[in-house]
Amino acid sequence: MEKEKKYCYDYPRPALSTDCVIFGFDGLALKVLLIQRGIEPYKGMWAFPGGFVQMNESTEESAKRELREETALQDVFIEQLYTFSDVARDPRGRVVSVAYFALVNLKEHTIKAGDDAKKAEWFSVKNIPTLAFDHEKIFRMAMYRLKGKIRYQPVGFELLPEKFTLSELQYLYEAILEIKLDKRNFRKKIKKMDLLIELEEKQKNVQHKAASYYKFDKQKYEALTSKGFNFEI
Amino acid sequence: MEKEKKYCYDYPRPALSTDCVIFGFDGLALKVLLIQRGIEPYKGMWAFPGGFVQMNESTEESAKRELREETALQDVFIEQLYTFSDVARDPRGRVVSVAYFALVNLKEHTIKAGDDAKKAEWFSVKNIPTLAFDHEKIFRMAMYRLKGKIRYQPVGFELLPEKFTLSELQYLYEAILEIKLDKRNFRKKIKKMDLLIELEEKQKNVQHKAASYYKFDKQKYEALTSKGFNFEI
DNA sequence: ACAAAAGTGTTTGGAATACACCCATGC
DNA sequence: GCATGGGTGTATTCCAAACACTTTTGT
Repeated sequence: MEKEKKYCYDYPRPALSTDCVIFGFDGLALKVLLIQRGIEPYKGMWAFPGGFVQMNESTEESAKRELREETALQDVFIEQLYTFSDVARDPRGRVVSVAYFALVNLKEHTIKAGDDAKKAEWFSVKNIPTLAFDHEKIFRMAMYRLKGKIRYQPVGFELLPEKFTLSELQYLYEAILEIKLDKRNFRKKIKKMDLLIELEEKQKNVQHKAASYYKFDKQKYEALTSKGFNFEI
Repeated sequence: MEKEKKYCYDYPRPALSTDCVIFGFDGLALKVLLIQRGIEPYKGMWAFPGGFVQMNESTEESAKRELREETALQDVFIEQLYTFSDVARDPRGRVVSVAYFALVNLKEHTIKAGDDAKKAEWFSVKNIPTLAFDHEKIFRMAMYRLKGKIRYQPVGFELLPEKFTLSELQYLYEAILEIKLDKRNFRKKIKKMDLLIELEEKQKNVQHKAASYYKFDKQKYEALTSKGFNFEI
């Protein structure tokens, strides 16, 4: 027997969902979190975590809820990416999706165990499987945005652990921008930003000269965030 | 008797609308098009043109439809701005709005005559009335985006007539960026972009040395648009 | 001693900025 | 002839890019 449809309107309405491109960095590669779909359509294929927007939450709250459900992380960087609304983007019917992208620190936190039906996995951005719906388009746009963003806003820190070496920071930039950077020039520019604090602590048990750890000056960062930045890599 | 509500769903859905921030330039001031609301809520107040998204159109098509209905312009620059989804942004109920911004050439085209109920008017961005809904927020974001955009993409041409003088172009940049620019440096940079074609024609009946008209090299522009730019004012 | 990454300066070219005067035109 | 905006060049400063060797550490 068919379930009763209880929510009725004078005019038809598209369904509204959010999808979340969650970027993480493990020290070597830039990754995104994908969910394997357990049901049709696109059963078995990978997609970004997402879901329908509830009536008592904004789309940003909806995206944060998805993020929490998939990663158990809170207080992460999240930003609206784009709204995808092609009439035929979802075979189930008209679904408009507001995509967000998030930056999380992959080393210090771990994702929730994949619950029964759906499997979650981090994929290197260099090696993404075929994605469900129009998620390839979402992915391309997210990569493009992240590349643009990191050039003039120090969002890299959102992806790194509390303390990190300058080389780790450089690897991150190289992974995002997909280019090789010059070590000396990179350090010069990072130092000029004046957002790093050098720690006493150094690497241990490494087979080479131990690198200093740095942390990131949250105070200065937040002072800048409110105004808008002006720095470039 | 209450009208029958014909469109029913298993779960509640927000209504989905688009709003369009239409920028124009009249040679002196940067303007936006506002509509005076004829009905409650916010009756009599000004707001950006907008409306509900239909089931057979994307949000971009919806925004273009609004634009056509208000300005009778086609083929104008339009870009998605942001999706506004605060739960309480519309007193009538849950309405999520995808905002777009458009750049039109105000001198060569005129807006449609205001039909019966609603009055449309261009307002200088320096002198905007109190706006309905959360449209002040939309406006601030649109201004911010336009300022950022014009620094590295030559979108200024979208706002100018076919032929224009270099001073007109400079006034436009100054109106958008809300700063004064140095004439010689501005011209140097514009020339370096190599997107302008100097015309034979000069100004007439001006009480000073006649300025050359320029037009804008659409071919080169489109070649660049496909790749992404790299120029700054 | 050697392998492996850390750390460090200088030079060069190009772009951004600051700045002032003569020119053509209409009245 | 004068008021008005059009049009032009140079000097300086700053930033970006290119580039190679010494240091420290563990094995």
